Amino acid sequence: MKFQVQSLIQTALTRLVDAEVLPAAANTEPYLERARQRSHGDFASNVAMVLARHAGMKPRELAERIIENIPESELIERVEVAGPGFINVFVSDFAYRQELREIRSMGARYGEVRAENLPRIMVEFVSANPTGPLHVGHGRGAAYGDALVRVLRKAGYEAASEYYVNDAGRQMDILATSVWLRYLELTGAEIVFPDNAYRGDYIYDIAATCHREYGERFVTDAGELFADLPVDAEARIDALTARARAALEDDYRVIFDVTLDTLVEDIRSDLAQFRVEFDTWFSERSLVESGAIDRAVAHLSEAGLLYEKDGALWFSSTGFGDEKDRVVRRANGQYTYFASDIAYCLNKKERGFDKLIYIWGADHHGYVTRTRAAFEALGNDPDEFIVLLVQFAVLYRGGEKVSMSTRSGEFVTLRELRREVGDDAARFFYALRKVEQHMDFDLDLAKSKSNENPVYYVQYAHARVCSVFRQIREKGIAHDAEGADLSLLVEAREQDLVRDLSRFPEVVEAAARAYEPHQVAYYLRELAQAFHTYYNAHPFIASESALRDARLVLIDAARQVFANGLELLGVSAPESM
RNA sequence: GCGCCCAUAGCUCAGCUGGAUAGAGCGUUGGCCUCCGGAGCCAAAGGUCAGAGGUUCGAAUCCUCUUGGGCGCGCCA
Repeated sequence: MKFQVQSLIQTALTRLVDAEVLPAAANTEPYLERARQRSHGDFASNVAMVLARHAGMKPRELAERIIENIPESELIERVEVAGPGFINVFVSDFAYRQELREIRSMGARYGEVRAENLPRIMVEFVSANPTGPLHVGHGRGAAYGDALVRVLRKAGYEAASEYYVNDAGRQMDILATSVWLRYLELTGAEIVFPDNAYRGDYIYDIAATCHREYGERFVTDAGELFADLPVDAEARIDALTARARAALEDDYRVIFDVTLDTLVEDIRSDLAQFRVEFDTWFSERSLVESGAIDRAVAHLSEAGLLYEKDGALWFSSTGFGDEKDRVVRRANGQYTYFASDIAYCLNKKERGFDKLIYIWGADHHGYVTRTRAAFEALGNDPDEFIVLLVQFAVLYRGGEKVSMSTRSGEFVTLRELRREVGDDAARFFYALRKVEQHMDFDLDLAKSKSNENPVYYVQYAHARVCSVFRQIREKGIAHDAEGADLSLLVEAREQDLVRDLSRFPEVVEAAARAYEPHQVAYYLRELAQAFHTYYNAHPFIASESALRDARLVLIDAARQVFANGLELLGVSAPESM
């Protein structure tokens, strides 16, 4: 509805440009917002105040000229100039009735925004190292990223979701070695398990799987394995992984892959149950093995952006605003993690994505500048490289901060959070905060099945409508939705509800543009309030048949919008609770 | 020391390219079912938008500085 009004005002601007009242530059999409107060109409535009200076006119005067040039439309009741030069638009009842019909006919598709020439977007998120289960911080990134992808798609963007699997590098080697050492313990070997190896229970589980599937195949002489190891802990673990490789030869890859597959599958199923699904799981190892890193480095080299110093290969990122240059290949000949990032970036562009969105934990913010520098150095527009940082979530239970230490025994994993508060509550709570805001996650509140919990407030609204329709069916009451006379919806609370319903496409569009799915959550809460208020004030079933038909169309439209909105957040819309 | 994020009601947070009288939930206080689900509704109280300057018709919003909190500054991943 807003978009239609917007285009009417735009037509007026075009006419004024043609009449040379306004400069050609003024012929843009006018800014239009929902009026905050009813007395200001339905929509308000500040376009006259913005353009007044360019036109050499007073704002109110220009506003009058714009209004004169707005085409006749049955959508508009009247248009007024107000205050310092606002253009206030009063939408006709006809327009609102038409919107209700629109919701009914579009169904699950209502809220979709038709848009053209939008960029293809790659949204990469979570991408946690597959070295263990996801924790609640990853959960926030997952809930946010998934909701963002859903919102972008609803708004007409072609958005792809991807999980970058860090399956190459030192940490994975340490992980595979950790599994092997536990496996050796299972086969009776006496070993000293290093402190800086992975010690989680899941390592035992994977080791047991290896033992079950492969028997004694990976057994080696432990005494030889631990002989003459370096004293330094980091050097020792690296020496162990090197010896594991040497001792196991081709079998090293078998253990490595069993470990990797097990952990990735664990993460995948955890996320899928959380209703977070990815289009693709992209392997870092595939970048290494396909030579993509060499290619990316060659790219930068040809551009003259690499140099050697102290035996290492450096990228001169300072030329792109970074505080210092970064190493891409160490003196020992190995590429850094950053080199993979550069290659990955290049790979995404080669797959045809115009815009790259990265969702990272706030602790990674130091990597933004250098990675954007690489993106730009590869010949791209830095504005197409977007990093959205997710701030930390702090859990509270009983008013006390929950320790996030892995050893404390307090729950830290996403799976535990999901089990404790439920997927719907967890997703809604995550969605209720904009990502750059630090988050206090109140477990007691999320768990409470009471009026304190905003999830139920919205879901309850949906369930209530479903319940009304169940009653209709049970009582055999006839309901003619198609023939309903919607002009009977004259109550103030009915009109408030219709107005809120008609905002849904605008909310989707705004949420997508700002990468802020939390706007959907707040909208749904406001809509639920309008619905509950209406529900309490007027009867549906008990009213006479013509009015009943109209009111049932209204609440059924509300049901549809609740369902569509909750879908965007990955929260279920129950028919009963 | 340098850099990024944040600061709005007692608490947790919204506030839409800067816009008209700054909003909501929880909590507090007082009300509402002979009726469709009380996980509901209505109402009241509650604010120097951290502080100080600046930009302009207009600032919670943009800029500068200060204060306070979170995080980051490896040839780690």
